[in-house]
Amino acid sequence: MQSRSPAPRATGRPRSAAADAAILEATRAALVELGWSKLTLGDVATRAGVAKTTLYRRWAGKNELVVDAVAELFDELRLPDSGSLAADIQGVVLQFAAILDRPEAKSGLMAVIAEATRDDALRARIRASIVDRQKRLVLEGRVRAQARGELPAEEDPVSASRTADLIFDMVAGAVVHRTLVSAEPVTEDWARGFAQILLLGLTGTRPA
Amino acid sequence: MQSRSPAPRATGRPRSAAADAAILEATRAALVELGWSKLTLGDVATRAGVAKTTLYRRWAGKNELVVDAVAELFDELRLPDSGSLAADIQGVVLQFAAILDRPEAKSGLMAVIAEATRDDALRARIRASIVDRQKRLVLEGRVRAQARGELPAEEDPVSASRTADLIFDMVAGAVVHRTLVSAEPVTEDWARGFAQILLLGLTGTRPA
Amino acid sequence: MQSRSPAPRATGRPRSAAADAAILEATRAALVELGWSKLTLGDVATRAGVAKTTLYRRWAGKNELVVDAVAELFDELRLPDSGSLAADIQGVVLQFAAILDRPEAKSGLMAVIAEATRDDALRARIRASIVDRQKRLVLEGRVRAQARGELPAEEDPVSASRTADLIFDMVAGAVVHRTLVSAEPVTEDWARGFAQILLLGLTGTRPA
Amino acid sequence: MQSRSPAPRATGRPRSAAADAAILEATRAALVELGWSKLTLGDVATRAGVAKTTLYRRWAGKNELVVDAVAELFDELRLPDSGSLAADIQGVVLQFAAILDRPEAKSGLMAVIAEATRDDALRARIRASIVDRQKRLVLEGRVRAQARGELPAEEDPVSASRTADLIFDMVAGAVVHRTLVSAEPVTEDWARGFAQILLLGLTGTRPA
DNA sequence: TGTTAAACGAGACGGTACGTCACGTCTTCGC
DNA sequence: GCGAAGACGTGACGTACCGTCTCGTTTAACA
Repeated sequence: MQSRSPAPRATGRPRSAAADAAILEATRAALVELGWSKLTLGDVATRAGVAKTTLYRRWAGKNELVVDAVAELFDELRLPDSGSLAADIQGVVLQFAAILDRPEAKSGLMAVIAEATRDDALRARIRASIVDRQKRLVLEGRVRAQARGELPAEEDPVSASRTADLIFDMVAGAVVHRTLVSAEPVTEDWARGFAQILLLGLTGTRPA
Repeated sequence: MQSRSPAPRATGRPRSAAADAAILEATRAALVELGWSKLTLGDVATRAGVAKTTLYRRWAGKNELVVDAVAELFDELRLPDSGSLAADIQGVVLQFAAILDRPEAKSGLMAVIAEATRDDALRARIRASIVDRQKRLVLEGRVRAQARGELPAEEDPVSASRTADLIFDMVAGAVVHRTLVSAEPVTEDWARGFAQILLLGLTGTRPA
Repeated sequence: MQSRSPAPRATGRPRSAAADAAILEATRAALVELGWSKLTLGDVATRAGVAKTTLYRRWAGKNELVVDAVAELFDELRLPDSGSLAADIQGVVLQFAAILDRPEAKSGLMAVIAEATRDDALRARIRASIVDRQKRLVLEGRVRAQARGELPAEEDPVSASRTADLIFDMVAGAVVHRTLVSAEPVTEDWARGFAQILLLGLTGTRPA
Repeated sequence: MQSRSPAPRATGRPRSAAADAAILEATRAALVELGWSKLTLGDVATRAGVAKTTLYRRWAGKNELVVDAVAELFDELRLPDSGSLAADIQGVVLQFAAILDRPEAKSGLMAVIAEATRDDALRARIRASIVDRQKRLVLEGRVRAQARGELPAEEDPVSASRTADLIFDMVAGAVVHRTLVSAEPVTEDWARGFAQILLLGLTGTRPA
């Protein structure tokens, strides 16, 4: 999760584990209060009760720090077992929207994505820490739907993976766009409508 | 489009019209070379051959300036008349992806969206300058598809508008997510796959 | 302050002369409120109800303007005829101190003198407008004292002039230093003490 | 002499002592080349090989910095032991004039005095750093003259102090006025003439 | 149990950019 | 055709953070 420790130190005082947690927590608090652009590392250090040097020893800069601080937020996403694929999708969409609605996620996530457009290492870090981590939800959902007989078994694994990516982009993209760009709330109705279109688009079958 | 002139000045030397264009162009050039976070207003002013004060006289800050500079990029979007709704959607998706792939759009757009999460005035500016401006494409597309008989006539105008918004979020969201977050290219195949799912989701009819 | 004459002449330039006075008066007012370093020509122009261009047409800059504005203050100095040289000196010292105590004089005079250390034209302007103009007081005083028999007639005109200059430096210097550097008030006692020392130093005679 | 550190810091990196000296030296160099009004703190910092922030950490602004830079110049003043009070006065006057003739003194001293007319803290700083520091010369001179029998012993300490102040104003004032306002050189003749008048004025006795 | 080497807090350092202000010049238009 | 209004290029201001660099001080693992 955090900045690489190049070699597991043999001697000397070990790094404080508590400091890491305090810094990430302070980062989220600062994101809530100040937003990305006014967040300063000096301020985060002060909030965490830690010296600026300690912070720089562990993270390379603001971007890396915020990615780690935000990534933790998405780990609480769970695929609900609601009995039908449509309801499962709707459930995940609502959970995702709820997280995205928290100011520490909003403010930080889009900013690091923006930065990542010019920084390959940062983009890789985002994918590893956030995106790929949550793609599990799409895979789990498919397995479950296939078990229920809502989706046919995949034959070609390549095309299966490609479709999974497409679905992920569609789900995540729509929610992000609705929340951050259109700045409209993701209501139950909206989520149901979205899930219907997606499901019908995938199977040609209108859910019950 | 640009910073409002609160009163159409009657007296004094009028503002240089050329300066506005030069500044916006310089802003885009700086976005290409430096990206959002390293772009400085001083540098933009220098590139535009303009004093920093002139720039500040017209825009309140980096955010406002970049919104205006980026907004112009999206005005070249055109709804292609390809004969079928599926092809029209695919065409718009590809155009949109092509614009988003340009570094001046990538780098700037996401950053101002991130900033807008904490700044209502900025969000309003983005909606007015970019989002609502392009929503026309969805509306045109629907009218044309209805004329072709591909979509039924809408009866309830409220639900029609709601559906249009949903479609807009889905299209824009998926392309943005694919391009910026997943950082994968929007190929013709991808666009065709997306258009198929969307269309099937909307009509229950698989395109020819 | 500015000339709002109810029936202004339509022809000629009735305003030009008034503008000069208004500007100098505004300069003094600004010196009182803001002091030299915070005085701006834009502000003076506004106070005088005049455009900045008008001001620049008549004065080369802040220095020149302030010299003229301050010079007028010293023209009210008069050599009192108090019956004795000692009393005359004391009277002039007190008058001079009273003028120097006014904020528009204090703040402006020393500043232009400071500037003049690097600007020969400015120094010349100060000498012509202020210093040499007031040297008349020393000369008048000497003539009057000689008429009264308090001072012997001068024989060598060169040494006479040299002595006059020395006296002028001593009087003006002591008052300026007392007022501005030591920042102590020039009281009647102080002025009497000073006059006594000076007179005794010049004549070897203690005044009655 | 310099910006007081309110507490002798116990922790953190200590301030560079070399920086202080470099800054003051650079300030004097800049005064020589540019004069007060064109001296900028950014330029001083560059000359001193120091960041602007370092400079601002130690001095509140241009005024305070220049006071300290100039004050050091006057520390080299020494009361010569020439055998007679008249010669001692003449010697100090010449030394003082020599310092005042240096452009870094001229240009800076009068400017800060001008500023001090509107800034009590600055005036206090000037008095502490420059004026009171040099008043020692008057006191030393009197003690020595009394030892020689040239001046009577003082009885009333209050009037003694008042007289010392008056003498200081007269000496410093005359030299400053001669040098900066009249802009005439302080020659040996002038200094002798001045010392004679002063001494005669004080004692009623013409020096040998 | 004492040594020792890294981590720690504090904060000064050289930098860069900020957004503002005043400068002195230049248009433009109205009286 | 002068003068008010005000935009312009220029350049310094003083501030805020950056990321790095000393300092003197813990502190845990090792010897």
